[in-house]
Amino acid sequence: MSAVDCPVRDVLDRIGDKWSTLILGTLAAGPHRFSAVQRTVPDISKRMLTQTFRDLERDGLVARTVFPTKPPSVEYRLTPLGQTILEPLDVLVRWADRSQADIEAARQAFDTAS
Amino acid sequence: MSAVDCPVRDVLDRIGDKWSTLILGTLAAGPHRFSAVQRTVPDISKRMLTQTFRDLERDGLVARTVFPTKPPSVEYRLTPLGQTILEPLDVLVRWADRSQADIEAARQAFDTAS
DNA sequence: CTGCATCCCCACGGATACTG
DNA sequence: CAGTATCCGTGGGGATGCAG
Repeated sequence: MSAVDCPVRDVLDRIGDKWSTLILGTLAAGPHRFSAVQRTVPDISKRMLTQTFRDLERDGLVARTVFPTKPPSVEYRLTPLGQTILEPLDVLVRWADRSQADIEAARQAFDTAS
Repeated sequence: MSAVDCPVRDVLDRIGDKWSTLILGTLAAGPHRFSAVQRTVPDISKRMLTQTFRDLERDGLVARTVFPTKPPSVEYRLTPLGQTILEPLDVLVRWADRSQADIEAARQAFDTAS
């Protein structure tokens, strides 16, 4: 399809997926270990956490560091590139907060009208 | 789950879905008829176009006007609220464009390293 | 503690055909 | 032209168990 090679599509897919933004938001506060993120985002499964981390790492937004302790621990943190996405994300979040009431009102109007 | 009542989640889901942003982008240039949007976004099916329009309308981002011509024609246009989402969207698009090369490089590095 | 593999279900979305 | 209804395949993602 025509959108396959669109760079915006990649970003939208990542932003829009269920967990990426929550993880990025968590890491925005500083580096976290695997299990720390899992505690902060309680509903995510190990499987999806691993997979989302890998996607974020592959895109260069998150860096992964293994500490050869026993048992091993792994730390994830935002890369410089990852830091830069926080601002566009924040713009979106602020829009959502600002528009929340309007959207809710529109929905109720739409639902009662139908 | 804990994120169900999060207003940001609603927005992210809409932004992240396959067609909404393309439609919003089309309507940003002005009102369009159903088939006009379908021509601009070639890969979308009638089914998904209708459904996405309804979602956008329900959230108050898009307004739908039926002209009782024969055969009937329907026009879609951004609402004032819909206009306001263009800017956050644009911030995201500009980030995507700016970071495209970095992301691509990170992916290639990641893929060859594995 | 971290992460991979397997199984499995169900919602998303495409194709097609039909109505006003 | 615009929208609806039905069918159906694919894959996202949850649960669980095993490995390093």
